[in-house]
Order: sequence, then C-alpha cells, then structure tokens
Amino acid sequence: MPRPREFEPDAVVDQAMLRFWWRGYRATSVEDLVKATGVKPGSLYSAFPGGKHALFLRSLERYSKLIVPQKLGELAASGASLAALRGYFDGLVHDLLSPEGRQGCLLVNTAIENAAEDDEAAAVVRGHLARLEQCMTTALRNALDAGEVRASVDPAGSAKVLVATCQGLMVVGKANPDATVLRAIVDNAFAVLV
Amino acid sequence: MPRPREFEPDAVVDQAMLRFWWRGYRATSVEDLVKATGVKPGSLYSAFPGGKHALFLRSLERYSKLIVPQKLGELAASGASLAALRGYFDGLVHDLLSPEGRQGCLLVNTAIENAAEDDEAAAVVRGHLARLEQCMTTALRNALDAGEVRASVDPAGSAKVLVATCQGLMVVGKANPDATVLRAIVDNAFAVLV
DNA sequence: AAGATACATGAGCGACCATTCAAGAACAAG
DNA sequence: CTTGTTCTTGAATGGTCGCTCATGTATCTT
Repeated sequence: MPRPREFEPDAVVDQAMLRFWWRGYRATSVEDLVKATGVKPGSLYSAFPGGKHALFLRSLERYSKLIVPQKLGELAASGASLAALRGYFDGLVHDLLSPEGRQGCLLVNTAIENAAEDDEAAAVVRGHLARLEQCMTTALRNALDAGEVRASVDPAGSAKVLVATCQGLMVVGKANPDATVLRAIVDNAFAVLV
Repeated sequence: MPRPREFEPDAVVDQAMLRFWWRGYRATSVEDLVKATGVKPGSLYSAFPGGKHALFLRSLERYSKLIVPQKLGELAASGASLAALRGYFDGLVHDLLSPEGRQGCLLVNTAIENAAEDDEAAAVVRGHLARLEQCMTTALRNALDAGEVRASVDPAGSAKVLVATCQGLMVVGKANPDATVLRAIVDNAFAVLV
C-alpha cells in the first residue's frame, strides 16, 4: 500500500556521522545534513523522529559499530598482544597526521563537547572507553604471558593509563599535529612497559 | 574630555572566560555574555573590536595567566619535584569530581572544539601544552636527582607522556566523573615511575 | 554655561537555526 | 482505474545568531 522510501536510512546516518565527526554537533546544521544526504527536511524528520539530536545519537552508535572496530584492528582480537597494542597507537598517530584523520575520534570530541549536558551521548562514550580498556587489558595480559613486557606490569592498571594516554594523544594531536611530538608520546608511553 | 568607561574590561573578560569555560565557544552566545557582564552589545563591541571571537581569544589568554598558574601550584616552581607533580594530578581529579570543576580545562576543551578551525586558539593551546611539558620535565628531573623515581626514567620523555595522560584524564573525567576510575588512572600513571 | 568627545543604550539588521506542515506524488490493494 | 497509505517536497514557522547604529548621556575642557 504505502509508497516505498527512496533513501537508505543507514546511508543517511553514515553521512550524518561524517559531518558530526568533522565539525561537531553544534557546528553541524540540519541544512548541512540535508545537503550532505540529499534528503529533504520533511523526510529526514519523519524518518528520524527526534530530529538532529536523535540523528546524532544514531551517528554515535554507528561510529562505535563501524569505525571503532576498524581502528581497533587486531587489538579487538582475543589473542592481541603488545604488537597489536602498539599498532593501535601508531594508527592513531598516523590518522592525526593525515588530512583525512585530523578530526580525531568522534567519541572523544563528543566527550568534550556534549558529555556534560547530554547523558545519552555520555553513555555511548563511557561504553567506548570501557571497551577500549578491556581490549587493552587483554592485550597487556597476553603480552605479560608472552614475556613481552616487564613482569612488574599490571595489565589492568596499565590499560587504564593507556586509555587516558590515547585520549590525550587526540587532544595534543588536534592542537599540534606534529609527527615528532606525537611519536615521542607513543614511544615513551611504551618505553616504561618493557 | 571623554566620558569614562563604566565597566572594567578585565572583569568582562573574566566573566566571558567563565562562560566559554563552562559551555564552550559555540554554545555561548553574545546575549549570554551581555547577561553575564551587564554590558550591552554596543558597549561590548566598541570595547572589544572583533566581537565574540576576539573576546574568546582574550579569555584564553586570561585563563592562561590566571587559572593555569593557580592549577599548576607548586608544579610551576623551579624546585618542584615528584610530590608537586603528583599534587597537580590529584588536583585535576579533585576538580573533575567537584561540581565547580566539572567543566575541565578551557584549553583542552578549546583544543577539541576549535583548534582545527581556529589557528589563533590552537596557538594558545600549544603554548599551554609546551609550558606544562616544561614544568613536568623540571619536576621529573628534580625527582630523578633526589632519587624519588627509578634511575631509568627519562624526564623529558616521561613528561611528554604525562602531558598526554593528564589531557586524557580530562576527557575521561568529562564522560565518566568517577572517583575510582580517575584515581586509578593517576595511581597507575605514577606506579611505573618508582 | 557651552562645546567636544567618548561611552551607553537597545531596537533592529539580515542571516541562519531546528522544525513543521500542507500539498503533491508514488506505490499496492481492491 | 480508484482508493488508501506512506513518502517527498520545499516553503514557511518562530526563534536565535552575531552584530550595527542612531540616539541619548556623562564627563572634561574652555
């Protein structure tokens, strides 16, 4: 009976996610989203009740499920060890130094821009941090078992620090996308482990 | 000859700084600033040519000169050592957990919100990061001399990591202002030094 | 007292914001 | 082909944005 929808909602979320990622929530207008997706306001609002904010939350979820695993790479695997952990940090630095990756991490940006006044967004960020910490703990535990790190390293504790360090790497990278600076941070963060 | 100004420009910058600190640049409207300072738009714009953005840059400078030294505390002293360094981190955690400190650091927030599209703001942030790194390097060097940290600690290198870690602490604290989480980060960051 | 000068005031500017809605269009069922 | 249902469209909503400017006011000089 009904007229079929002419656009793919997931594709709209993808485009919205990219905009929010690059420019932030407040700086991205609905008009921006309309231009980016080709979907007119009326259709947007009927497909996504809750408007801009709902689309933002969908974008965060989408980012978590699409982009985060891609960035985690081997670190997400249960067998991940020191090389995978180091690879994750090197990937972050590489991204921050490339024109396509300067926007950093959508969830870090959201933590700073929205977490204080948007509980739902903050919850997604917390989920991300917990997941990251868990991956890093696993990798460090594997590394410890394999003798890749000092025996005195506490996997759970070091994982907490490394989570904070990689969030900080994003902050520094945004203000100062300099290869020497960022690589020095990563090198020294790992130096204390071996 | 002229009619004297009825407000103190520095006091206006102070109020503006507080607003930008709490809500961010984009979320703070000129109307907010007018309400907060009691200075009407016309007077604001004649006292601060360049409008909102100029006032923002003035706020960043003001924050650097007024708030940062206060937060650095003993860490800014040339004789600072491990206790001062630890005290700085404990202070950050304390602030993030208190209602008056939840906004984090204006310069970290600015790095994420504005650095990518505002070179002048990014420059202020870079200056802050450099200063922080220098203070931490000095403190670590003193700590090394005093035998407060392992002999294998590289003051300059560890300072770079600690700068990133404390920026990351702000990010985590914004999304998850939990005492256990934040203290664990600090504890473990310092555990590797001794 | 009069003039000169800078400041204070707040209504108002065009632009843009997120959002809504009336109207037309495309499909499936009958 | 007609009808019913949902979708698309884009103009229009009231509101807010950063900012300006004409007008009035307070002070210092003469």
